[in-house]
Amino acid sequence: MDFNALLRTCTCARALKRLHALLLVSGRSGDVFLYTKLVTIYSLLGDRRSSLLSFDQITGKNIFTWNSLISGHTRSGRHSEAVGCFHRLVTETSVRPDAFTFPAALKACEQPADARRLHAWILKLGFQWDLFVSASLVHAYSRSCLMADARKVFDDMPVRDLASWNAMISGFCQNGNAAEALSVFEEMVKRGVGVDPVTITSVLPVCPPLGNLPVGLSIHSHVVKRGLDGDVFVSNALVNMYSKSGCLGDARQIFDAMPERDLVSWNSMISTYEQGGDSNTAFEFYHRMKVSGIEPDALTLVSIASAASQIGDAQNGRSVHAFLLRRGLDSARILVGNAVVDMYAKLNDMASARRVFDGLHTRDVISWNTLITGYAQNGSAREAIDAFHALQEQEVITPSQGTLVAVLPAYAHVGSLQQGMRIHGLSIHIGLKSDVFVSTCLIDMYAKCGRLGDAVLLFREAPRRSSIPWNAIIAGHGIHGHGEQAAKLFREMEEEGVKPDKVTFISLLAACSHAGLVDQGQSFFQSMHSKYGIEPTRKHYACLVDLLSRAGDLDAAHDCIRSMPMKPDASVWGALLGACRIYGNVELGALAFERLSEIDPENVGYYVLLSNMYAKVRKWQGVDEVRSLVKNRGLKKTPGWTSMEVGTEVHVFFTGSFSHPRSEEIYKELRALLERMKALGYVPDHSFVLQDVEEDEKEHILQSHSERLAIAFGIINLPPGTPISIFKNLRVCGDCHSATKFISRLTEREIIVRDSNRFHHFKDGLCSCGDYW
DNA sequence: ATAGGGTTAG
Repeated sequence: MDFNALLRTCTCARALKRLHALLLVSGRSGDVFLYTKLVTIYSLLGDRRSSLLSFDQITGKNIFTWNSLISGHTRSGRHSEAVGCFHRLVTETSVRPDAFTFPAALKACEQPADARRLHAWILKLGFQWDLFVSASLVHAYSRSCLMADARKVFDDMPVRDLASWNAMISGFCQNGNAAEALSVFEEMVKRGVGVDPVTITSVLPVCPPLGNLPVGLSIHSHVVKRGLDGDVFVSNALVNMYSKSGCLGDARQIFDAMPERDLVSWNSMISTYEQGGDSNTAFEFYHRMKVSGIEPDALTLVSIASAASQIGDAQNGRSVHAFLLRRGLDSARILVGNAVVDMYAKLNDMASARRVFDGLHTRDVISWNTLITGYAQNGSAREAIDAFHALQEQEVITPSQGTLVAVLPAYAHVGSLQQGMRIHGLSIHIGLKSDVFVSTCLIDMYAKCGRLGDAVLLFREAPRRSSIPWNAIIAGHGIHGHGEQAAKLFREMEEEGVKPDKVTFISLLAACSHAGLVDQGQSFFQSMHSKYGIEPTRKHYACLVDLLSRAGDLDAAHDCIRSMPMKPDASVWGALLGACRIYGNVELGALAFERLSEIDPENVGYYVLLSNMYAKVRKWQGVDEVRSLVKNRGLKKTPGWTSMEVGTEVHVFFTGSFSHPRSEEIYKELRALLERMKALGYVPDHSFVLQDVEEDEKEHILQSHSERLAIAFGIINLPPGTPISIFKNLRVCGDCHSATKFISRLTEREIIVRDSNRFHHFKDGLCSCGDYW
């Protein structure tokens, strides 16, 4: 029987197994020639066990046998096994490696030490003059980031083929040394070595990170000149080069001109559109891809998941998830699981995000960062912090830049200075303190935790070439009411040649608004478009409306809303309603509320504002109506709470609660304070109580507001003269605001209250906001 | 009978 011919026809595992069984009984069991072929075919079919079994059955293994085994391991990604086999071969047998052995073993090298050890064997056995062996060595070194060694081997080669040159280029690329990669390419062209599709696909990806479009264009013309543009790999690389350089049109043109397209071509276009924020076109390409008969892979679905979350398309999102589960792609790659977690988080469905996260077989640092960011961006700072703590218990995973950027805003949000400082320490420890994003989050955290001075110090040390840290420090001055400082920083930013962006103007306008700098704010708003070419968004209009209306010019604010080129959203009407409450403008307030209840009917905050507005002008009927509206619609007032950090502990106080262990003393202190405050002229303002209760009950509610409990706790807990720093989850109550002024005078303490909007520094009976809030 | 270099990524 001609087993050799039969083996050649075996393309499926079952046929091969039958033949293998036949071999066992045919008297040719263990035949070197036939069984070596078995090793190869089993390994090609992915059957590691049978491949190893055949290998063991061979009597008199020769170098062909070993080469088959080593390359089989390598091909299947079992790199350390391949390297191990090589060592067994050279140390435990008398079989001599040949020129085929080294390329296969070198391909499996993952550690720098592996490459060096193999290099030593190559020298010992005299294979350094073999072209294939040296070229593989160049590549092994460059993959291990040992570019000096790679270069040395490369320079010593008497003859170099294209593959060696290509290996040098891709080595430099993978080590992030784009400039070197390019210079190797230029040398190739200069020396007339010639280029092939592999050269092009290796060198093109370095152009976008270098910002060097001209080189990209010249490579493109090279491609056309040499007629390489028919190669799918080359076209794909061109598409990516153009799309990453921001030339979407050119990318599209290349794609459209491609005679045939593969999975990568489609994936590239889909991810390009998705990253460019054009989710609809991404979906369109996804459908065209399926129509053209190409099956999506994990990467496709990563882009599609992200596209679905961008357009808030929960239905498509869920169907992407279902598709992934059906195809069994979720366990294949962490990448996909992370993308699905991210997708649900962006669709504001943290319960599903958590379920997918919990179900992941393995989690990497990105999985955790995605979860933490999801919680933080859905306003669940506590859960974000808990998730971060859970991550820290996983000793195998080291926090990354993304982790710090995810958790710092959560600490900033709850005003946890001590914990934030711990992260500052961690950032230094893991060498990320001069990362732009990390420093910006630290600046933001210090500012929001009341340490504007420290925020400024950090800002002065941070890299300041991009607008990002500037935006944070400007916003920081804004929430502390230092509008003039914010404007000064903006001018400094301009002088340093840093281009402001959309966020810069939001920070700046908010700062002007908090400080009552109406004229400056308006002129910044004007210059935003005329001088910087930035189109104002709804958020910018919201800031402007806030600025005008807070200053008392409610009509101008209303005109501003009417002049908006887009439909005003809740933040715009909310700003107006807030001001109507301050000035008691019932008509305009009712109008704003009407719009708000169309846009965001579930948000109780607006009902509270409306009720307070009626109370302000003593329209008790209005107050009653709002109260029953809240009741009828089944809405619950967001519970108010205030937190205070003492050392590493965080104390949380809820309005009217006795849950704190020192409640008795706290209420006693508050009663004593109230008498002394009244003697100084404090009159409780019951209009801030929304509940429908008797007058004396209203007084009791006011006196047990969470901010007061926290302040009283500070008074009895902290040594006299120490400032008291607290954080309130909602806006500070108006009556508490005036009470705090009295308390600061009576106790001769600085009291710093951060609320959901800004800072209030109380001192000697006055507040830094000048009651302008 | 056995071999080296390539494109997409949160």
